[in-house]
Amino acid sequence: MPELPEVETVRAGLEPLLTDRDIIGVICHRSSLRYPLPDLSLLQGKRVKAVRRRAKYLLFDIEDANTERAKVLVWHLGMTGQFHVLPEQAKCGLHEHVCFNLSDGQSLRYRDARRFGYAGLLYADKLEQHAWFAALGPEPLSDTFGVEYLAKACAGRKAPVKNVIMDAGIVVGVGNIYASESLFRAGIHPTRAAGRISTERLQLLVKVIRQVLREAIDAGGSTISDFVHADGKPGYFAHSFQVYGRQGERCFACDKLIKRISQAGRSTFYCSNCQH
DNA sequence: CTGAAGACCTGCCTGC
DNA sequence: TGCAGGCAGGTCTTCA
Repeated sequence: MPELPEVETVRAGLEPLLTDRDIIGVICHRSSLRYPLPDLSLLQGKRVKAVRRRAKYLLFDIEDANTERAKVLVWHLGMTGQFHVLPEQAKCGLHEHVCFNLSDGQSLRYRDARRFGYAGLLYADKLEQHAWFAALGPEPLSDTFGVEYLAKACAGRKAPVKNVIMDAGIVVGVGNIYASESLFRAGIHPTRAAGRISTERLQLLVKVIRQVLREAIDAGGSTISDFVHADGKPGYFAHSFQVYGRQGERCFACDKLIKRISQAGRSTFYCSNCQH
């Protein structure tokens, strides 16, 4: 389901519903998703202090009055993970794996049909050293992600530029949809070797990646099949796709047909006339 | 080292 | 109608 804009949208939706709420009960319907789940019963009686995001990970800051070492509940939505906030009485839905009952009578439910999602309960002061975070590249919307950085990361690399911008070790949050969309806007062919792109064009690529992600966040994410917000409302960025999912349709810019290829096992969409 | 491919899992759509 | 096959927003592991 989620790339960076979708996770950010989920975070923004959950923040007002969870901040300063106490978790009074945890019901776990299975012991593992992609990986074994941590002992979530440890969260009973604890308070959520903030809902943050790093890359595509949701971070729930947990306050523990009994110890000085704060913990963070880290949650990755995988492909189909969703969080919903419902009245506590609402019955358990299909593929609903975990339920957190809150002090205000609401409950936070995690649903995930494919179970590619995963979670961990980590010490806040050890977060950055954890394997999930240690090798992550910069946030695309931060100042660290600039043309100087990207040019260095791309130098000498023969891998297709699409694979490189999707590599979380280089820059986080650019998934399959926004990779195609960004390369279209930048006029760069997705199979072009990353190391063979001029600095001027990389400058444009940085600009459009930030632009595309920002616009998608402002639109509340993209809705494809099953992405919904905490309140069940859809995102609207899918209406703005220029190439993603449009193979065989006409390019809005030049009227040629949009193509689809497979790169690293993922579909890529592009216009062979507009992108070089 | 790099890059490609397979693995994880279920659901949905297409075409025969 | 039924069923096989392909495909899906992510990331980790394995292999060349």
